[in-house]
Amino acid sequence: MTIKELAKIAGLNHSTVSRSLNDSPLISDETKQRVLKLAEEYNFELNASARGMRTKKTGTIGVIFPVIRDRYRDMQYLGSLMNTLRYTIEEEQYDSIITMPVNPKTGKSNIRKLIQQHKVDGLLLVIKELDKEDQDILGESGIPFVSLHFKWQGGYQEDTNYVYPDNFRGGYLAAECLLKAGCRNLITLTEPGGLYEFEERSRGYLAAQTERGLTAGSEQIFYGETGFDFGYNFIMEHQSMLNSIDGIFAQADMNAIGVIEALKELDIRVSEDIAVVGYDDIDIDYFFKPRLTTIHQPREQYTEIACRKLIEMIDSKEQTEIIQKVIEPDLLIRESCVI
Amino acid sequence: MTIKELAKIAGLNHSTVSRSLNDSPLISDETKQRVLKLAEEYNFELNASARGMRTKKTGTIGVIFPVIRDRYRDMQYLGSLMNTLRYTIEEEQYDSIITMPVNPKTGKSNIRKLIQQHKVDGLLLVIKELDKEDQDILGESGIPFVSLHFKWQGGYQEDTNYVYPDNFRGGYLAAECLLKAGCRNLITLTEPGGLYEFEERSRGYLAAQTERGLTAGSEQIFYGETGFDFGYNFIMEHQSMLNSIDGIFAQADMNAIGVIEALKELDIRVSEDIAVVGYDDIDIDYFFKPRLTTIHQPREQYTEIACRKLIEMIDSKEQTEIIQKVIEPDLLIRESCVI
DNA sequence: CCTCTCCATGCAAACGTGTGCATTATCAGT
DNA sequence: ACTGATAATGCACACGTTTGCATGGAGAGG
Repeated sequence: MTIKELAKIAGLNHSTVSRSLNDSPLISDETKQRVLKLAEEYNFELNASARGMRTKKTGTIGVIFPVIRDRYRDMQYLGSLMNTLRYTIEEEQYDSIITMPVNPKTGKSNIRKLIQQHKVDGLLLVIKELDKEDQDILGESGIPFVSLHFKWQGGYQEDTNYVYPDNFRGGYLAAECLLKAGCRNLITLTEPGGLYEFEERSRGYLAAQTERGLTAGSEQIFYGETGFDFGYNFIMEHQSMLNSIDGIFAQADMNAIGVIEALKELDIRVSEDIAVVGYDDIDIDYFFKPRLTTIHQPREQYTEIACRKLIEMIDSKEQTEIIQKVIEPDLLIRESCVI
Repeated sequence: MTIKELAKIAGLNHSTVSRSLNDSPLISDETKQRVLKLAEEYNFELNASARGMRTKKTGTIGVIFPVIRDRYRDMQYLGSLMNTLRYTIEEEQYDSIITMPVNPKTGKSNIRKLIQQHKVDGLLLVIKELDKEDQDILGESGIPFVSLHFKWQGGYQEDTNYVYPDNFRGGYLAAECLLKAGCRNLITLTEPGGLYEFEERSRGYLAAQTERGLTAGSEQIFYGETGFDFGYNFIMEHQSMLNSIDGIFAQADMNAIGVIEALKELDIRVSEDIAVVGYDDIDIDYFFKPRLTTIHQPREQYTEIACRKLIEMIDSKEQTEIIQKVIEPDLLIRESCVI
């Protein structure tokens, strides 16, 4: 059923029906109501393709999301982030196409595809980095987009909207918590590869110590994949070190849980002998004991901010105010490190 | 950039360009190559809306997914199911719009919306049940769809394609494993509400016992929300019962993990004193000890089958063979119940 | 009663593709 | 050289909307 058929039923021209459905002020309330009622009755919906061709609007938002690897923090943390995003977008009456930066089979950029095919009205970028090519396409196309969660690495584009958490502050809070709990010999477990997210956490972690007059340096930082295994294996393989430390900042909860499980197996008291602070506040923390003290990633805040901003950009024709926010994370004191 | 502009650059009519891009046999290889090269050079992509209007094809697949509740099995199991689906669809060069059956804000059917607005070429349904209204729309529209994971409840439509796991068999395997491990007094923890999925597991669980001449009945079945808490609390609140049972079939891994954690706290030896078998085989099983013996949901198989089938239906113009499969799950013997 | 406004509706073009049909070019067979 | 077949390309319309403009009708003011 098309708008013309509906118009025939209503005894109106299809343009009048179109305007009615789009709540145009040109149409009298009376006919507007009549059209809406008929549309309801016949279960009529406007064809999205035709609409999109005319209006250049698709009613869908593209979400570029990293590939989620099982067994790492990704599934737990990014999975919940993705759900939050989906629900927020749904609430705003948009559909979402969630995809990864590059199609694994063709090796082609999904960002480019979504933009050039005009499949989406805007993009939410949840990615660590962005090719030069993709940056160019974003810039040239002028499509609205907001970067969230990861620090925006887009280079030259200064008017980009982004919102991400303050990882320095998170690292600082974690170390501070350990210090306040009485720890004096800290180590941290983090991800290698110079990832901004983790480097910042380490910087904050060091800063909290030096600020208090403690010596702190790279010899306290250990690198591995931020999953359960690295945490568990690290403890098992560094048992001789455990006498000389009293606090561990594991820069991902998944990691911290592995650490704690290993400590438990070695009959080392978590919190009393060695305090542990994690990062992320993932749901499954709930299942492990002692309950993990951790840094809560303010995901509700930045997904909310990013979605609303993107939709504002899509809806308003003029340039909107640029938002570039860095959100403070919170310390959640539970059982693995108590002040 | 439109196809006409590209045609002008190529010195051709836009129809020739169109045919070239769609690899029509009408066009000589020479010009075809030339056009493809130009398209590459100018980063040209066909406009999806215009294309969709003409061809009635959108290149995107709709996935109707239940709302994922945190802290229950949903996040773990359905989350990984969703990822598997996304990747399979991506491999086939389709985009996916993942959404829930009903928009929580408007209360309107998303199935209807996606179909009537012609936003998708086909649907993957991962839902327990389907309104009469949605059933009608699926039937009338003739849109290709495949139901997966949940038993198809669509009522009258007998030619529906579906694929779901054999829950009876899963329940049977779980109980059989407990019995083979020497258990004679079993209970099961399951979800209330007469959900087919769980009822079948209970039926299989009972059948495995009666087949071996054991008396088994509803007094062995306990109901609660299949999360960690129900498992944990159930054990804590039924300590007096624990002497008289030696095997527990928890019908969701999340649930089984709660049970095991409680048993550990009560210093009851898992496997030796009370054996535990779960259901799902979720990723986080890996983090808990003793390692959980469980039923593996054959998700890789049925997502693969469902996706390929749906795309076959979308691509072929004629009626395709109907598939209605029930997939056998596997028993994974780990540590919480060993034969 | 006539003209001028204003309000509501109709008309027709346009968006970017795909495709049936017409047209032109090429080539083989006589 | 002419005809006919075949291959390659161009032309024009259609898909279902939205929207600028034209049109018609009602009411107000003179």
